[in-house]
Amino acid sequence: MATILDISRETGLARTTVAEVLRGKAGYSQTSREKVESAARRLGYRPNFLSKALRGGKSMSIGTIWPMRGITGDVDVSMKVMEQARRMGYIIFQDEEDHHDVSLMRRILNGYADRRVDAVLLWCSCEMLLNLSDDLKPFRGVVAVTPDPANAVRYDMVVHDRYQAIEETVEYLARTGRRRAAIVLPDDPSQRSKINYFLRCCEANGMESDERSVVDLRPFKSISPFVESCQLAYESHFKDGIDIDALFCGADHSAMAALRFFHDRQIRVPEDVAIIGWNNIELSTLCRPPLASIDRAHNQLVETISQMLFSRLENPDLPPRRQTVHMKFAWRESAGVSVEDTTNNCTFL
Amino acid sequence: MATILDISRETGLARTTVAEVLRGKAGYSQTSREKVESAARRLGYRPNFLSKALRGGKSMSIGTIWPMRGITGDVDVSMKVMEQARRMGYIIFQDEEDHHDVSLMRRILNGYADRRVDAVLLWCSCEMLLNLSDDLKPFRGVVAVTPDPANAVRYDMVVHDRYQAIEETVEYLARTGRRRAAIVLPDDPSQRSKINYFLRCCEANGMESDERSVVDLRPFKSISPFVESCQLAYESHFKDGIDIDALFCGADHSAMAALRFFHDRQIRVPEDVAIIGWNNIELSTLCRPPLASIDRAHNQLVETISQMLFSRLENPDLPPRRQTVHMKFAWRESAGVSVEDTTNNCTFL
DNA sequence: CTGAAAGCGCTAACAC
DNA sequence: GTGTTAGCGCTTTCAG
Repeated sequence: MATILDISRETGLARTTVAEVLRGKAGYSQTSREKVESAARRLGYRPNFLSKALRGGKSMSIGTIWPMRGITGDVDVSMKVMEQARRMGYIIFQDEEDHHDVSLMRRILNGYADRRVDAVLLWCSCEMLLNLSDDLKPFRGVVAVTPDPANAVRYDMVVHDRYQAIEETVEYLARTGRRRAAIVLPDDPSQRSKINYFLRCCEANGMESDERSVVDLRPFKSISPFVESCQLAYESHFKDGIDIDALFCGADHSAMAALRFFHDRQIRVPEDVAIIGWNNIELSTLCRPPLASIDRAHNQLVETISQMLFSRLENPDLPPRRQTVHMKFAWRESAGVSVEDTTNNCTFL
Repeated sequence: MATILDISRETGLARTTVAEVLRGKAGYSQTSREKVESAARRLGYRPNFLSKALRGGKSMSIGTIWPMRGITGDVDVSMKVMEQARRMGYIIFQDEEDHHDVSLMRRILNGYADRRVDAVLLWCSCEMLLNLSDDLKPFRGVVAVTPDPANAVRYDMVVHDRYQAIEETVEYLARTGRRRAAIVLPDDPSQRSKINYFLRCCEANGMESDERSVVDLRPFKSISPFVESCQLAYESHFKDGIDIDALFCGADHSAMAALRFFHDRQIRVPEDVAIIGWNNIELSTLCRPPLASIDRAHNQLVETISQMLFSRLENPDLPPRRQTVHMKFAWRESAGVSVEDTTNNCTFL
């Protein structure tokens, strides 16, 4: 590949001249400018990012740690940020982690540091973020997307809030006459705050809740694929009968498994049981009945992340910022009567 | 960040000694070795990949152009290759393209070349590959995954074959008494060979086929989200009645839209119409009835790609290789009687 | 506009 | 084992 030196030899101009013309510096004659540019084109000159970065400049690359394979559809967010990055001349290293394994997160971040990426974008809990603070030092910019807010964190943060959506959903269920709802999730520490919030909302809205209000996917998740583990969990949880009138599922996949489970047992949805999923995947419109869900507000999330990331890269000295993006209840028939039909008592729209 | 020079100063050993000890070269005393290692740990030394690569070594990075957001689920393949790469010390630049836009592909590849990636992995048609031959020159390794085989290509190639699966499926349909099948796809050039192959298989198996055997998604795809465009296409294509007994959909999403469409019109699946999707996504087991599909053999694809990619990186002088991975018909109830029940005449298992 | 020189971090060759 | 030297491609500075 051609270098600046090659162009310098080709044109007879000084190396410095060539370099500065190429970088668009003013003060050189039009003829030199043309000579340089035509030679660059002819030789197929492309600047070497490695040497620029080695000199202390930017590497024009960004590292991400992002859930790509999950059933949440968050891969769309990552890809849209990537497109944006490409437009700005950056290029993206992508990695994925279950954000529970600190040492693996650390290894990935070190790999990014070794390649001198300019910034990292990562999806992880605040707790994890604090554990990683040493490993995050090398980066000019750090943008973290987290499910929960936390004050101790000094990075740019986007809180992807789910609590408001839980509140909206439970209020809707109470308002439409449901008395007893259950939530479907693996009952592990990372989901516990979500579950607790759901239970508190139920209480606050005068609905029943007890230990049977959680359908725990954990025992089955390890032994089988996700939708199958849902079916096993429902069979086990409801083996003595269906004692609920609403089921709030932590994913559209588990909600679809629930639709199937209830259909096979002649339980009517939404008349007997309301079903609400999570993530609002495209297929939820095709369910019978169409599946209500929680929308992740991906467009807004992309917007917020991009704006934070690229402003940080332009100006590394900005103080840490924080913004919140709220997920939203997305009504469809599986939840019961439509939101519009309940407007007389509507508090959340 | 600490450099070799820092360690050299810290230990009083020569720069070369430090560098070679760190790279594990034999012939140095145990005491020097320990001094170097403890200093490296103490100072948090991490080698700078930029300077290594600048010297002509490997950058230990790989660029990919891969469909991440598609409904095929191919993101899983990319992520598994990425995990494998991480295990070998490589790190992955990820980008995505609709592989129709040559100039964009070119821009992405140039970006990779500017960062001196060691190899690229790309999903694209052979035709595109030939157009890109100049831009692929800078790379030590090129692994291309393509839907069609082509002889002119001199890169490592994995052909992700779909024709065998089409053959299996049409044979199965004929054997189970279907006389008239249609295929659902956008009828654009990139899909034309698939459609033609399907039509030829129908003929070869004594099934009817004509211009109405293609449900063209194209006119609707541009104006609405995918599943909605399917519904519009079905409404338009079948407005004068259902004249088929089998529907082969190019995606599980369009197949689910078909299930819904026929259900709403009291057409029974599979008794009146057999439905078969494509991609074998996890949710297909939850359909009513469970959706038959084409499995993309992702595990085998990952295996093949990884093996090719990493053997190429180890040995850039290997001759170009080619392997084929076949997609496979995955029977479920929506297709009709089970494959086992047709074994008396079974030619393809 | 030119030309020289230094440096980013690391590797490789060679004389001691 | 050590120390020196040169070079990967680019940027920056500074004297002409």
